[in-house]
Amino acid sequence: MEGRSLGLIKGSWTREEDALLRMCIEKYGEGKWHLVPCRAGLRRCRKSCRLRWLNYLKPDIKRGKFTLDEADLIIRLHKLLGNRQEGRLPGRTANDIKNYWNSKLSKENISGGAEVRAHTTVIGKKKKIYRPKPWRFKDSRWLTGLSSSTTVGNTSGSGDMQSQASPPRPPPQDDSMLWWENALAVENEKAAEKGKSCSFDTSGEEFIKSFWLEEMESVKEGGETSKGEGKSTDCYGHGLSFDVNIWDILELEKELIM
DNA sequence: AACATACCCAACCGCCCGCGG
DNA sequence: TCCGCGGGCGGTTGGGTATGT
Repeated sequence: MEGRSLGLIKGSWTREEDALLRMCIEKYGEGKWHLVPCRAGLRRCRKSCRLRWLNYLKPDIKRGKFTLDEADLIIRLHKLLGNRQEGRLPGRTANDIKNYWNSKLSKENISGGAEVRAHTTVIGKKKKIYRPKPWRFKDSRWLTGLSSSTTVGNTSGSGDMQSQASPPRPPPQDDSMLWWENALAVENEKAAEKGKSCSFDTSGEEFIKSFWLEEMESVKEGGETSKGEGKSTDCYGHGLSFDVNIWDILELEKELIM
């Protein structure tokens, strides 16, 4: 065990150590963690340096409490992907998500859509937001349309989504659309701040549609991709960040439809 | 006010995986 | 093909803080 090597410091990091590590990463970049302690003049093991950087010092890390949107996303991704979803929320570290999941969400015994659907919660002082239902594609045209080449335009990033032919719209099932509207509004705002032209219809339809279409396209492009090694795709261009396995989703949605 | 309990979160540990020699 | 090494992940721990009694 590296941590048991003589002379290595364990425990909380000091500001001085943080500064040394930050300077080192800025100078040499991430990676080569075995060299970092030496380069930075730290008496820490490589793993400790890496964790400190990834979980705390990295510039784009979002700190503070998880929003309801984030919590809901975690639940949904966890249902779809299990623990693999960790680290896939923008700005949140795998450790953050893991801690959050272990300390909060797992205790709620969230095991199925029913619980999620039934769950209501409070944002801010009094406002109630209903958590969304798992997305169901009961209208088969959603699935068949997605898998065919019809109605599919270039959906990447800055999409002129509104002008494209739409698959049939699943009827709103409850106030969950509010949730999507909020989430998408926030993400569009972020994209705007970054100077991106990324913009989605706040109904969520366009976002989800493009997400699915891109997934299907990427699977098609992948060609030989077998189910076992399903293709994962990051959708950072959409503001929201997912790393999903299309086969997992298809399986899950199939179960929901049954 | 003091104590107990619950909760949060940074950090560590052990293991696994992928890659290169 | 095997082996060693580095990177990464999941589980767990422990200290600090918040909340309840």
